[in-house]
Amino acid sequence: MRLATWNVNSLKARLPRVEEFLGYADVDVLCLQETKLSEKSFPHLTFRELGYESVHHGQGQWNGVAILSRIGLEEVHYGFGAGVDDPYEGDARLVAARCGDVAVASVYVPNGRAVGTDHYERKLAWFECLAHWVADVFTPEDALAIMGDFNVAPEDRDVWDPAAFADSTHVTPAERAAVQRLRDWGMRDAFRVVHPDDDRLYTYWDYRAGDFHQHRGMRIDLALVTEPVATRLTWAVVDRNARKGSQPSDHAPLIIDFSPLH
DNA sequence: ATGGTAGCCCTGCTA
Repeated sequence: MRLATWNVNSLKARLPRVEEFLGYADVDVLCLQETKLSEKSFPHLTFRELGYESVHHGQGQWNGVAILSRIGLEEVHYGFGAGVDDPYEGDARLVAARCGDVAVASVYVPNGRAVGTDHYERKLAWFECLAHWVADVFTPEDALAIMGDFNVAPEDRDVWDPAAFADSTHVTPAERAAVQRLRDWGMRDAFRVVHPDDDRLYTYWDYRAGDFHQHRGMRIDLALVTEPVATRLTWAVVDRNARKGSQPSDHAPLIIDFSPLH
């Protein structure tokens, strides 16, 4: 079983690169973030022709999350659902579905902009909603993968230079605690399960100032998996080649493999 | 050098 997640920074701009990726990566499920598409303009038929069903939670100009699957797509959740006081109400940042015998969520955590701003406080509140939603819908015994752009680097070794991020978002104790809370509930960082000691393997590089070529990146795209998946993990890799070439996203795909659950 | 790029859709905002 192969799952992947990729913040594409506009699916309209990135569709050729996504089609290319589906052609070589051989993924069963692909989570996308930042589609920046309305519901009606999502290219379901293009993906169908490539063998993938798709669900999309979009709003148009910003955000937008999707799941592509060639192993089934059922029990779809769009957002946190009714009765939740979503601090980013109106933003399309969560879609989930059951793909075969694994539950998959595609998440785009708010950026937070700057520490101390209202956006930052609402980012932390959004994480609280996510933790509640996960605990309401699933149990740690379920086979579950929450994949996406978490906009948090879990440890200092997950950024190119911790000193460059002093007083910045993505690395604060509160943001890291929000990710840790999901771990405490029963999830593991799949990349770290496979690569406990490997540093400088990032998923995001700013477009500006030649950051990619200088390898000034951050590991902020994560696959958090419950124990039934974690114990079966065989591989995890960042597809850095997808960050190269013509019109790349500023994020690279993260791919994980695990042996069948049954 | 104290900026830089890319995408939204047109103008400044978002990341």
